[in-house]
Amino acid sequence: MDEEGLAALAHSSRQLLLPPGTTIVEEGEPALAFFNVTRGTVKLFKSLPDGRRQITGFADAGQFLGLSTAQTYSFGAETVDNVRLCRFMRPQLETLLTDYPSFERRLLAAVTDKLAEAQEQMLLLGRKTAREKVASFLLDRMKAFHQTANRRQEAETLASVPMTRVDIADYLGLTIETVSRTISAFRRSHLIASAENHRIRILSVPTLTNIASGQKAE
Amino acid sequence: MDEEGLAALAHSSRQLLLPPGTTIVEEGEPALAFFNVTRGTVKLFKSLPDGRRQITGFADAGQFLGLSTAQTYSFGAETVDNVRLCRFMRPQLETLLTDYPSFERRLLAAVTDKLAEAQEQMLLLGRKTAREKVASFLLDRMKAFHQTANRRQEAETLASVPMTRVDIADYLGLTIETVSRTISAFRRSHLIASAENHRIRILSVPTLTNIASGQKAE
DNA sequence: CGTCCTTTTGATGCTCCTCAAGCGCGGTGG
DNA sequence: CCACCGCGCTTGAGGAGCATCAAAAGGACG
Repeated sequence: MDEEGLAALAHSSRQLLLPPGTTIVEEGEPALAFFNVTRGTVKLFKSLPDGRRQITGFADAGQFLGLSTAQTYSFGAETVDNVRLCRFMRPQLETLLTDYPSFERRLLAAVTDKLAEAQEQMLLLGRKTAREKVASFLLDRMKAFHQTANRRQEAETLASVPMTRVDIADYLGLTIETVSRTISAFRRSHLIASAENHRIRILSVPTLTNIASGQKAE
Repeated sequence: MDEEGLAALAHSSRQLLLPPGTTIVEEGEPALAFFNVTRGTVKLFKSLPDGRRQITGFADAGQFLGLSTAQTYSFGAETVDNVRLCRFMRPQLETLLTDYPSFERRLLAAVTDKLAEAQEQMLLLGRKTAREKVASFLLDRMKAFHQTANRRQEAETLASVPMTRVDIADYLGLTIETVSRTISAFRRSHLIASAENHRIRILSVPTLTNIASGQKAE
């Protein structure tokens, strides 16, 4: 993207700093804005009338969220930790798309990637066991940390897990007790170890990878 | 989209007619083409090494499939019934996107819609009971039939279900036995009835809607 | 240092899966 | 023409995995 484009982008956006647990968009409300996360982690979710909730994804720094063709948001979004994000109002976004085709192309690529991610998550939710789900989750968090953090040697096998057990359970389609038990079992088997600051160190990436994909390797 | 655009579109595509059970794209193969379904139904899926399979969606007439930013397809696709589709090779697609911004915009909207659908399906897979899953599925198929078929009065409450029990089970994250039992239970409760030609008539849309969204109304 | 909230651990039960057998229907060949 | 076979669907019995209910332990904060 060219300099001019970036300038226009920055000009039409507004920065927000939000503490943990802040609602960014509410399911069913008019879809007036579009966001880009620049720091922290945001959770996206859908709910049933009786309160059951499914977290459909976590948006880490660099991710977009809030795109919608409908008049209203079909999902809710809330901050997990301290989050900084850029907000684009809808009309400005449309202008940007038209004026900067390269931006539109990048957006199309980003949404396509999100769709592939969603398909992977459907496989997890529909066909994996609790054990496989938690293993997949930890590896995903490790990869996300890779991309976001400065890539120091020691951080290679670290996973950032800023969300609570409730969030993890609602993301994996499990209960908090099952998540807790499974993580404990991994710890007892020395596959992972706790680290400071809501982080988990993965002691055996290959083994966890095998578990995540359903090979029954121990 | 203008006349010229449509002509270019038609020119750069090639029509294919495929019988049921034909592989359209294979998971992991180079992503060389992009498709538009013009008749019939296609299933998209992902698999685990041991053969467990999750169908991530069905593409009915009018839907796109095969978009990928990666070099290879991250999913497989196979025909459910007799399918007619248009194939666009990758380079031609890129040319089209650049030459016809309105086409790119439509594609962005289509992918965004697919993403919203995927999020809805994640809620189903992670948080709904077997009963709720099957009710949701039947209503979705009814809506899909609405959009595709000629809207005669009698077709209002008909659902088109061309796929087998195996496909339904792999779509809902259940086994074929559970799907079969649940459908039988709905039939016994006079919520649905079988119709000719792989169709199901929905006798009480409101009741099924309640079940699908988790209200325990009987 | 006490309170509150999150996490962990334990006991029990239910939903859905697994395994198994029977049914219906269309196609095939004697 | 109809018995036979194969395939998809249905139905049944039993069991496993994860949910539910309950309580204790750990951590963050004033």
